[in-house]
Amino acid sequence: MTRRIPQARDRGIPDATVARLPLYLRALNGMAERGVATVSSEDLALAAGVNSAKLRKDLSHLGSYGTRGVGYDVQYLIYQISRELGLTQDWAVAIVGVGNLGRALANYGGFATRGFRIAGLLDADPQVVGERIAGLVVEHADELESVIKKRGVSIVVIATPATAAQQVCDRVIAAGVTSILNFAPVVLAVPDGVDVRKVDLSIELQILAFHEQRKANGGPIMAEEWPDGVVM
Amino acid sequence: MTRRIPQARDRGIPDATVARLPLYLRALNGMAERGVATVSSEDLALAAGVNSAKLRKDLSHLGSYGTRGVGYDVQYLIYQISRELGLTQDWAVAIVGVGNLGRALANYGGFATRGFRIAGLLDADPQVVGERIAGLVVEHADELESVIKKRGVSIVVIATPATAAQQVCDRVIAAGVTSILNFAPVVLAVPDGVDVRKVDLSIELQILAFHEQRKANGGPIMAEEWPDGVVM
DNA sequence: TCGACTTTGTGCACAGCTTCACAAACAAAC
DNA sequence: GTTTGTTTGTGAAGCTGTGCACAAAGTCGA
Repeated sequence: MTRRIPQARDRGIPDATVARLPLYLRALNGMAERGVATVSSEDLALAAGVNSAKLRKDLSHLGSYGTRGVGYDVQYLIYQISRELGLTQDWAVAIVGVGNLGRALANYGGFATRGFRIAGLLDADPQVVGERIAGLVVEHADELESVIKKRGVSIVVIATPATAAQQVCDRVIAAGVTSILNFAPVVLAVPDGVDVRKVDLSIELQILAFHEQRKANGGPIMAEEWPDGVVM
Repeated sequence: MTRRIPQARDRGIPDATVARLPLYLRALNGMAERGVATVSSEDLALAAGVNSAKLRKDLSHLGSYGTRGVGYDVQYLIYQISRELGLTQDWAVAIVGVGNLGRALANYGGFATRGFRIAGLLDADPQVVGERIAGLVVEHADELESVIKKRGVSIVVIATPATAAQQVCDRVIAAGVTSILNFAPVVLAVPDGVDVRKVDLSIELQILAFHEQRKANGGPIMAEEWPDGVVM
């Protein structure tokens, strides 16, 4: 039982800031590729699509890495943000569920590029097991625990059907994993100390539909409260 | 039927609330399938993974649809949330970019189920054009504007490589689309009035890595500020 | 009809995030 | 060294979202 003691050294970077750091990092990498040496908060904010004051406050949480009158050193800032995000080390990721989405994820180049290494592909379907995808052979879901332990997997991506997600979730947590990226359209129940991030295509579309409807109507129309024929 | 007119034109359901409505809707649909007739805010909140007070406040933005001492009528609430989100109408969606991700999206059942209809699949690669996926024939990206106009597409999903995303974005906006779901890892520049929602796998992983590192270290240790050999 | 019980809807305080505005810090030119 | 111009880092104000706690509003049994 490890009780988390709030560290004095814990600088407590706000969640909202953490969520934006990858954005800055991407913009900075683009600039580095184009040979840009230093960048002002104004320019970087523009590239990342945020307010420049917000950017400066975000970066100030990492430390005082800018130079007044000049801006930020691109390479230096890339290193600092990478270190803060933990990208200077290598993370072993396992993908559970090799359907259409799992395949897409396995083939997604963005993973490998920055500190994330796919260490395992698992599926319960015997027809899929043994298939070679993105250089890996798909293993049977029964191997889940052993794959996690033997290969030091610390992040698991769940891309299974909704019905299997909670069960997979329970198993990976029992195997010691505390970081999960969930693509299945269910709310996963997890104990304290486990981080779950959710990506839900259907929810994103529904949010867009809401705003689209607003734009079209200027708000929901008079709206009969309940359509004819529906029994309450 | 006495109908209380939604107050003052509902001029603002908070964004945070809108983002949660699809969650409630999903939980409610599950309950409806299991034959549940009414549900308390406590139970629904549990199923959706939120605080019950928050749930009640969220629902109160739609109107006063609960019954004190009883709870909410499941069917009625499903209808009200669906209407608010604009899911009682049919939305034509086009997917641009039929790579691994585009295919996964096209085959994703969750789209069709709830008001979203895939009205077009487009790609620039002649090898992919003509292929049949999820019952649709992939069309050439040149047809983008005509597909949007002829089929009344109002939501576009961009699943192209990063390099093509902005160009596609500009074209669909020029064609009148104002709702975009972007999977490409770039910040899209759009004029006011256009809604862009972004799904970024790499960013989600980086956020997980940050927390995972925190759990392992209790915060970044002493941290040499800059590794040896790196030139500033 | 009444009283006991349940559950909603919301006022309120607070916590966190965003944005403005500006002093402090630095570079460059002379 | 001094002045001029630029850009950071941050105090403060305002805004949004959260969660507690409770009165109001309803059900149900006697």
